[in-house]
Formats: sequence, C-alpha cells, structure tokens
Amino acid sequence: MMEEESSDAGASGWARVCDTCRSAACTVYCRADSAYLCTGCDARIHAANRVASRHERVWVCEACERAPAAFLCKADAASLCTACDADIHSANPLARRHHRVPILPISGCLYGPPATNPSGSLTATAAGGDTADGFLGDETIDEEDEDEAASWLLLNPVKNSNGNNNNNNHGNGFLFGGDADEYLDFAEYNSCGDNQFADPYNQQQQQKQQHQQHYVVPQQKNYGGGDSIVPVQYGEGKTHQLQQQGYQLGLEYESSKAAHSYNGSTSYSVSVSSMDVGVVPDSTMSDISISHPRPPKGTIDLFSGPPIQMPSQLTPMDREARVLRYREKKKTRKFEKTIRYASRKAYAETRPRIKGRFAKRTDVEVEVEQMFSTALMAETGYGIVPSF
DNA sequence: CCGAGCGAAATGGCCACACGCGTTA
DNA sequence: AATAACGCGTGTGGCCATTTCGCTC
Repeated sequence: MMEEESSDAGASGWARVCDTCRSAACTVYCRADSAYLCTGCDARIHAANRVASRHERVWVCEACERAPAAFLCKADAASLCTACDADIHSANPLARRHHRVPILPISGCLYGPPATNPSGSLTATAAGGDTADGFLGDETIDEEDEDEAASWLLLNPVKNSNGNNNNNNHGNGFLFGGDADEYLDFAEYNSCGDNQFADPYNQQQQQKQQHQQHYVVPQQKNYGGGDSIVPVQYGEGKTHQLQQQGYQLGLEYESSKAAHSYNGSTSYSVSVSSMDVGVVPDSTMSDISISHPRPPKGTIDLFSGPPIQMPSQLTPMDREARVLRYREKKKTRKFEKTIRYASRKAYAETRPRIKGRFAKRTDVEVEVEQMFSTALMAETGYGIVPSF
C-alpha cells in the first residue's frame, strides 16, 4: 500500500529536493531553519554544534515527499503529512481504522553514532517508525528484547506495575507503569508479519542487519515447556524480515509512548493492521458478545474450537478471567516458526532433496553413512557389530 | 520398572497455485 | 467512463523421506 505511493512519488520526480545541496531528495524538515534537508545535509548541519543539534525536525511525508509529516500511521508504518493522511485513510473503511499518532519532532544527531546519554534515547527514538537510519545502537535493541522478555513473565502486568516495575525499566528511562499491558499488546503486534514496508531505508536496514547478526537475540521464551526446543535462528528470508519489522515497530512504540506522555492523554489504542482484523484487541474484548466472525487465515482464533455463545451479562470476575485468558493466549501467540526438536531440524537439513522435497537416500549414501558410523565406533573404542 | 513395537508428529526447501494490483485494449 | 484481459509480484500451502517422540503392551 504505502510502498507503492512512496515509490511512485520518488520515481515520478516529484520529491522535494534538499534546500541545501539541491541534489538529493529531502528526508527531514527543520522547523528552526524552515528548510527541507536530505540525510547528508541534515547530518552535516545539525551535527555542527549543540545549538544546531537541538533543532527540531520532522520526517518528510513518505507519500508525497513534499511536506512535513504530521502523523505516523502505525498500520502502514509510514509518516504522512496532513493531506496524504486524509487521502489515504479516507480511501476505505479498513484504512480508516489505521491508528495514527502525531509525529513528534526529532532533535539531536540522527545519523551519527548512538547517543551516549541513556536518557536521550527517548528523544532519539521519538523519530517515529521510519527510524531506518540506524541511529539506534545494540544496547537499545537488547534492552527492548529484555523488556519484552520480562513483560512475557507478567501474568497481570497492570497489577504488577507497581511492585515489579524494576523488571521493566532496566534503567533506560523506559517507564511502563500501568502501560505495561499496552506494551504487551504492542509486543504482540510486533510479531505480526503483515506490515510489509519495503522502503529503501528498510532494505538498507535489512542489509545492515545481515552483517550485524548480533542484533538478533535468540528467543529465550518458553515455547511450551519442551526440553528439546531450540531458539529460532533469524538468518535470512521471511523470518529475518519479521524480526526487522518487529524492530521497527518497536521503535514506533517508543515514539507513541513518548507521545502518550507528551500529550498527557490516557487513551492509547493498539493499531489494527489488515492482518489483525481477526484478532480481537483488548479494547474491544469486553464488547464481544455474540458475533465472532471467522478470522482469516494466519490469525489465531481467540476462542478456538466450536463457537461459544458468550453470555450477554458477564460478571466482573468472569470478564477479568476472560481478559486474563485472552492475554495469556496473546502472550503465547507466536507468528514465527518455532523449532520444537533440534534433532529433527538437523536431520532435515542434512537430508537429500529433489526440488525441495525430501528424497530417498540411495544405497550408496546409506552405505557411506554406515561406514562412517562404523569408523566412528572404532575410533571411540566400541566393539564393531556386523549389521549384515 | 524396563524394553520392544508401532503410529503419529515433525522437519526444510521448492514449486504450483491463488490473489491483488496495475496497465492496456 | 466502464469493463475485461493480461502481466507481474507476492504470499501460502502441499509435497516428499526419514527420524524421533510418545504411547501401549
């Protein structure tokens, strides 16, 4: 959806050029200078001195590339100006449901090394979802993963928000408080693989991540108690893309959290992407009465099994229990493929294939394998038992 | 409690197919 | 302007053989 508009705008030559170099397409708008700047010029100008680095900038609309972005659409993971936001999100009912938050101004050096001041991370990450310029360091990634892992341990994050807040803070100025549940929701949302956002920045980031595998933290969550479960290795392909998207949306979350505290508003709703239509968000959980449309493929049915006639009158206890059950399910919901048995994976990888399908081992291969195992037994000193 | 036997589950890469979207007639 | 046909790109499920797991006896 968005990549088409973005690419169209870029390919058609309508993108506004940098006011400084007049050659590259602008990426940010500096309010203090009233100037549209490209990545290079922005880095050069605003890294020159401390005063310049405090200039508040906003991303340029990814759709028209001609106006400062005013809203961040979480479903599309795109920064949009007022006009484009109105155009795009009035197109159809689904688009109207996209959750958008006001764009927060960016300050500091965006393209240099990560800020050494931990408290400054919030300012830097407030750049919005398209923070694909990679100004986030490894620490931020690790902390996010730690936060997420910690959040998974909370049975009732709201109740635990007072006593066990230390689990979530990790000293990064990333206070959850009563919003831990919202973070849970968003962590789940991060796992959604629907947010295809293949802009050049994203691709660049993917390439960068391919060279920086340490960004990928092995999943150490409990997948169900099996002792043979191995973490999924994010190497290449779709799974890697999922991780990348999660990384990106995680930044959005920080951005939205900043907006949350900035505006002093207590309302915060989880955005619903096109894939999440079948997943009932928390905010609507209590409103579920009778109708429960069949979710599309790829979504987890909240009430798996035969259709359940929900009572129209739920006691507070029942409702809380259902909400808890729902959250528990959400917490265990995984969109990534999980490997339950490492041994099977190892065998599958070494198995001969024909056009991707498993092929029968030839007699030669079987003999070689037997010889190998026999030699191995001889080396280890075990007795040789004829197998014929 | 232990071992044998058996059925089911699980594993990854490729390909065919479906679907959506844009373009053209 | 509306419609159908076509092409292209993307996503998804099925298939395959073999090993391992889990249950029963």
